[in-house]
Amino acid sequence: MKEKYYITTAIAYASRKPHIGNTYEIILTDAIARRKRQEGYDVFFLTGTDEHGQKIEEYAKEAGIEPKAYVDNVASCIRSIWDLMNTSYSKFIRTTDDYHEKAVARIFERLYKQGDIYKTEYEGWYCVPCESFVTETQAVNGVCPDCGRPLRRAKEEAYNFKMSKYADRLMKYIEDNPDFIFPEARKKEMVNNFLKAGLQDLCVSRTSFKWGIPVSFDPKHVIYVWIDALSNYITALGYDVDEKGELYKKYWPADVHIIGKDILRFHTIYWPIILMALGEPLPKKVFGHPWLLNGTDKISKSKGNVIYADDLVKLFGVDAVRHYCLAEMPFAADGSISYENLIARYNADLANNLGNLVNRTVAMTKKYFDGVIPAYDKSIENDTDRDLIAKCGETYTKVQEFFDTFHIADASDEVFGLLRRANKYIDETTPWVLAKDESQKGRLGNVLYALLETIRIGAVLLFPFMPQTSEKVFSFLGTDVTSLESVKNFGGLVSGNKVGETEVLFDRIDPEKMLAEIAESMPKEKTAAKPDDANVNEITIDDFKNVELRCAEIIACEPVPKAKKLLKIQLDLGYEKRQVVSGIAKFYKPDELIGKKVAVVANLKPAVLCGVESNGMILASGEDTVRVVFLDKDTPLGERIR
RNA sequence: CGCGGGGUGGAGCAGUUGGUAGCUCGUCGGGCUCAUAACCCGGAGGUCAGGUGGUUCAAGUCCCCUCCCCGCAACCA
Repeated sequence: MKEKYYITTAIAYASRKPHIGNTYEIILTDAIARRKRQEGYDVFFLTGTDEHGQKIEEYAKEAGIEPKAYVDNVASCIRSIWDLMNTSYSKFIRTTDDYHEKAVARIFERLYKQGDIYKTEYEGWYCVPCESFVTETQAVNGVCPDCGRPLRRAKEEAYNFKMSKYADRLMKYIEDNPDFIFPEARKKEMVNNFLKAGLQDLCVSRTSFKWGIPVSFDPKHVIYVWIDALSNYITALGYDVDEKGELYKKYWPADVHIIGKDILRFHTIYWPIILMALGEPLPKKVFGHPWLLNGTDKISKSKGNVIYADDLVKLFGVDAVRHYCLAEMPFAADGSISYENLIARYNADLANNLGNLVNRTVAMTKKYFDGVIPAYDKSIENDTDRDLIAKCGETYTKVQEFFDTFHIADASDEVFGLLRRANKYIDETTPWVLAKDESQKGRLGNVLYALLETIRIGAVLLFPFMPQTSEKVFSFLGTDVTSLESVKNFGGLVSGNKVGETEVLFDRIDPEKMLAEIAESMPKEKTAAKPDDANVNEITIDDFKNVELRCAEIIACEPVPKAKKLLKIQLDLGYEKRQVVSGIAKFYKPDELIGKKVAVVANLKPAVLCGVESNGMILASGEDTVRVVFLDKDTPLGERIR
């Protein structure tokens, strides 16, 4: 009986087409899943989509369609990219799947009945037309930040989960299972920032939107994302409160959840606690992988630097994209993607090292042995042969170690190191010289056998990374000996068989030519993308007049202690002086601001930030890079800006 | 003093329990011709962020201080 292995990705949020950074996760998980299958595990590999929530509700509204129609669309787009990337998931779950919704509703019900979820009231500022609560700090002037209409005090019912009740047990679990949160540094973040600080109860329902799974006994509430989305890992296996499906009995607990580092908190704190409350075992490991960035920037639509997997596939092919993602990503630090690097890696690893090695070796086999795989004569084996063979064994071992510790890029590197060694072996043994001397036929046979076998070993080890490429290599070699087991020891390739037809595995790319083509095909992104994020409503001139903007001069400025982003700024409005706090410390030094004139929102409700009072707001633009709106130096102090 | 991770030849990274600094790419020179202008060899290039700090026979590797970067958290009004 095979040992089971249950591996999952996070479910992708079905709001937009996923970019290459999102796609990285499924590729990574697929590589691990494929490897585990090679190792003989009975693997269940789950992925899917998270399809509820306010954002999706809004996007659907914008698109003028029902949320379900919207997510059907996006989910199929996501799935088609997963398929395009040749990922071997066992099941694709959607949180709108009927069985999932039912199971989640019952999970909620059960947690409520046993007292882990309790009803509470939330009081705050509420905007009736927008049907939404506004945080205390957003409630500027008692006016809704979205629509500008007056807010009123309101109470909202909500369901909270008693997280604190399980904190000690979770702490103990983390201590008893040092590998649970991975990598190590992430564990410290979770423990120090949340567990040691004391867990807050978590709000697990919403009434502010409808697109979700209703609370069965209180249908004006919708189950919020945590319980809904996280439960996918068990509902996909047929878990339900009263009856656990066969798959569940077989595969749960998960051996590993592969997730982005950004959602580690939900998977290492809330999810285990939910499971504890349900009386179910916890996952064995949660691996928070780093991000794939575009250059040094996070990939995002608003930055206009989005790269999609399918576009890359058109240029480079599926396996080249897989290889890049897997080989380029460091274990813990963020990796980056660029066309330049992708081309460089493609040429170096795939075309020059792997592709050319396969090509030249098979070509020689055809030329010198009529395509028949020669026998390996151990009696004339020399040190050069032994060295290569030793390298094969070493590679096998190291790849295993690297996979066991999730160092996937290192595992990949290891195999390419073997291929490099094989290329060198050709130079060392000079088969074209041996071929000229009939008495060296035996040596030549050994050399070619050793090369073909090394290539086979490499292809087997590369299978989790580049399945299609490996299959091609197997067919070039005319071999069906492709198990991981067959590669443990040198010599699995059967002599006497004929090699197959070959083709160029990876065409060399001319970097300049391709980069020029890419630049050509790029839409002229110089013009800003049309904003699609804001809930921008039309306002009247009177609405605008509610905002009192005035010219002020910065007369003093200093950093706020203990705050990284805040500057404490003294302003002169002409008719009065006042202090504001602004989150621009990262972009401006205090000295360079003094004497500058800025636009200030003068009638903003005071707030306290990091213990410092702020009476107004300086206008600035930008999200990741903030630019203050400076006024002309001749603008009179205190002048109203319209 | 919130918690944590880093700063290593042009780029991206390794450097385990301290013992003459490695890998891939790039670059320069050479070799070979089986092969996809590829492959192989060699050279140049690093005071391992700084403290002309401490421990040691010996420190990139341990300790202390400073500077800078990055995560998480907290305030981007």
